[in-house]
Amino acid sequence: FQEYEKKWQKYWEEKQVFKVEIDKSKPKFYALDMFPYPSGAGLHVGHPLGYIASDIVARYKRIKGFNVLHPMGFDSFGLPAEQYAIQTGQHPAITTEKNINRYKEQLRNLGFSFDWSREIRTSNPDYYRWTQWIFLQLFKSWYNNDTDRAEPITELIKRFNNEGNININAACDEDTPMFTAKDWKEMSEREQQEILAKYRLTYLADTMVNWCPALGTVLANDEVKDGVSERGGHPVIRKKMSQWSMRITAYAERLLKGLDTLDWPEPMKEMQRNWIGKSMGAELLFQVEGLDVDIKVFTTRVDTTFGVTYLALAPEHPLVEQLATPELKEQVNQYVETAKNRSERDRMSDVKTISGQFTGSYAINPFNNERIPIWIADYVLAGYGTGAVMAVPSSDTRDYAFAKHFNLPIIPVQEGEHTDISKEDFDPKAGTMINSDFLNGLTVKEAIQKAIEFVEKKGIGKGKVNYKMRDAIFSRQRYWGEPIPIYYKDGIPYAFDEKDLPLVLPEIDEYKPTETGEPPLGRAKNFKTKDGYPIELNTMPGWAGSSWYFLRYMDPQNKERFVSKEAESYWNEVDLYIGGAEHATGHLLYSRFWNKFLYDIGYVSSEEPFKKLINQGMIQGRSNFAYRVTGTNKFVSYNLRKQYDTTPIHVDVNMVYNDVLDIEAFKAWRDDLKDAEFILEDGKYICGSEVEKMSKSKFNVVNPDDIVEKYGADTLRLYEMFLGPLEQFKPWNTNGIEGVHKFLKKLWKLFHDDAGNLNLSDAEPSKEELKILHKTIKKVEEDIERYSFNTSVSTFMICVNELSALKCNNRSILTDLTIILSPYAPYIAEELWSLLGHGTSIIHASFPQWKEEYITEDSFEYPVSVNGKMRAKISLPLTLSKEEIEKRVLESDSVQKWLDGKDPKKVIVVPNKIVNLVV
RNA sequence: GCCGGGGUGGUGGAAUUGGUAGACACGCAAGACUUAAAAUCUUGUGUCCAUUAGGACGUGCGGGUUCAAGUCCCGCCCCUGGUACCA
Repeated sequence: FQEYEKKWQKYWEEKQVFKVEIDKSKPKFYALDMFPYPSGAGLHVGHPLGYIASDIVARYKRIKGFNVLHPMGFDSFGLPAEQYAIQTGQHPAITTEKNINRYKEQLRNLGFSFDWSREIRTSNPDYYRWTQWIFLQLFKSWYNNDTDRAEPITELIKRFNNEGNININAACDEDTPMFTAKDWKEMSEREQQEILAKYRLTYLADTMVNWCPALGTVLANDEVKDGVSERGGHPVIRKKMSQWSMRITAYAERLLKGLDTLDWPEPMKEMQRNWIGKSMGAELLFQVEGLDVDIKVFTTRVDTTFGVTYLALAPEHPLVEQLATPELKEQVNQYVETAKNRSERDRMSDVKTISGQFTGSYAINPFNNERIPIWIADYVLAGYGTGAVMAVPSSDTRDYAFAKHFNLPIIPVQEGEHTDISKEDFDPKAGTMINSDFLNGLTVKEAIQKAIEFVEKKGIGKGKVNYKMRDAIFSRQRYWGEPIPIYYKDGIPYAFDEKDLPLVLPEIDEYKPTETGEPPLGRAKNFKTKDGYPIELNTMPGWAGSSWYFLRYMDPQNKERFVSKEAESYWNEVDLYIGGAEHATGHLLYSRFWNKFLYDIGYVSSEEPFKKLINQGMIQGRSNFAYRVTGTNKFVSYNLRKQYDTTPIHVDVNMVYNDVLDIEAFKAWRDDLKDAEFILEDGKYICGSEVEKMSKSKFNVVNPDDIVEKYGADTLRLYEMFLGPLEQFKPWNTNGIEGVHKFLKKLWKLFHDDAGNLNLSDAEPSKEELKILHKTIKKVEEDIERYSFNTSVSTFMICVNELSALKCNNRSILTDLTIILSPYAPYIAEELWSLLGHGTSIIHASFPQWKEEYITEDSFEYPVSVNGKMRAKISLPLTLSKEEIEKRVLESDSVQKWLDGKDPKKVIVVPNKIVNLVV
């Protein structure tokens, strides 16, 4: 394999074998992998898993006559390169280039059929010019809820001029004021731009952001996990900053609905649904006693309004100050301060402590005019709903706990299942209403309906849909990202002219933020437009470039458009997308958003970008341990370790084979182990093992290059598929690799003599050989079509075992076999194919059709069970009717023996499957 | 807590529609070839009883439906992924 892998790599490259062009005579297939971020560590055996699967599908589809787009590229803007640059002063572009080259070399060694002529890099100006272009389109668009799509902002301005915004139903900021055409015309330029910002799909606004001091940048919600940054695990605090945002919330409903049309794993769809977090409810106004203000609350349980015993406001709520009565002002201020200073993380990790503060003010329950106290409580979140809740302790566990803690009244409004507040499983979502005047006796569902009608009729609120999802923060205070094509005139942001793109990332001498706290781009000299206006210093987040790259692959060199109409309409959407599940609420959601937007403005023809998605599972590391007897330099073998007091130490997995330690290598590993002594079992040192994440520090990283060197790329590819279902998380374990390696050798030997010369028979293939071949074709085809790669490899092994038992070396069998093999083990398949005397390296022959006539026999062996127990096997012709089968089975001696002279009460015959007798 | 996914030999896993559970591979054991080893080949390998023939048990636990359950239903246990004071 060392020899012919090299040979074919060279051949494929020289002949550009996998280069693909639009070909309308063939159906298209777009097989895409999530492109990697080129990190300094290179690929480990886990990375190629998904690429192998998509490559198998790509090759299979080619053989089936599809024109296959199977590209690869690099998500080359990112944090690690920048952090490395800050430390070393080396330009991130240099590190990135170096890493990409290493990645490409490793990918090349694995024999993927990527069309490298379509390679893209997000950090390349020819690419990010179009990322900037899309940004500008978003800036120049607003979302019209009436037509349910994005429209040009120029249309909106026209309407403002004609009628103001009174009849406009748009996705816009909550605090957008109403104005007439006259008002609009009288506004200053600045005022108009501020209004437009409330409508634009990307806009500059003061927003509460997740600020990560250690990284010196803001993070999107999906980049924060448990109050710390996903990358690096640094603490994150909430801070108000002027930031660019993407109005993804405008698309919330469509992003949710679109999920139903997708062939994605259910958990993945569920994660996006949860993230979007749609809830239906109502907004309700509570008048404050003695003040001319209303408190707006959002509730999903408007039916329980008769049970409201207090209102609770988030500490950040704007009305807090106004509501605090003079006597309580000090306590209120103190409470608000403490709550604000508590980091998000504390607030989350400490959900059991109940805290709150009475404001001294009261509100009026609009349903029954009862007077209810207004509290401030940190269990109410400023960022969700209206930042205020109506508390119904009898129907909500949190309100209940709060009311108990502060001795507030509790009014039951439901009876039935789970409504008993003294019980542990208290969580009333069912039952009938009580103590609720006109709602009494209704079910929860009916009561909600009626209560909303009541609220709307009385004008004290309205039914409302609420989403958990927030707009996406789009500014990053970093160097190594796409510059935002915006300049400022009198502090007002304006879009770049599209003709001036790309706005190229300027050179700077250091990559840190400036002393004055400006983003790194603040260091750039003359970072101004040609008219001398200052340019935005923030850059785009990591997900910008990856949100549309699948479109650029269709037409990567186009200078006029991000993708030509022709290429876009031919390749359309991604037919198969393979990648990790960790992108559920990040990349996959943003890509769907941008694609829908581009669809709205007429640049792409499918609303959803990824028709079919598969999440490959992570390949974990399998760490090995040696057991040092505490205080000595003696190591005791795994099964004897209990007899000693030991400390396990990580052992480099490359020194361990089938859990047996290579003692010499171990001694040579580190200086302090030179004189190590060993307590062996059966003459061997057995290591312990544990499954952990693959990482350098755990000495469990397996480099694909090593495997390729020892066994070849074909073996590695087959083995990764053989390891188990693609979607599953599984530890890497080299133990079984010999099995697939042996299979390839066996196949090779089938058609070669001992001297290594091709040894083929040109005789007509026997019926038996054909049967094996076509059985394999049928099964392998079915398996690939349902993406079950592990079972299809097994099918292959059975095929070779059977052919080998027949000593089959038939040329025509080999030809067909090679075609089936090529998706899995491309090198060996191409080598065999060329040995057969076929000149080309792509196997153009179509996947041979399996034939029914080869797979059937003239008889079938029926398993026969009596009272559910298998008792006999009877061979019968296939052509028999149900009745005849029944008759022949009953007559047979072996069945008579089990029936013991009795007649069966019931006979069940399933043709081609089974016969069951009930006595 | 809530929402997903899962639990099958010594191990990774197979069983596609309710129809012979354990395919395929690893490991292990025995044998052939060899002076020997490696490689290769052959045979065996769920557990228990039995010399054999054969039998009993067996897919996390307890029930149920069915002629027939790894698969369907009810109630638990455990592992795992996501998510969370989301009103």
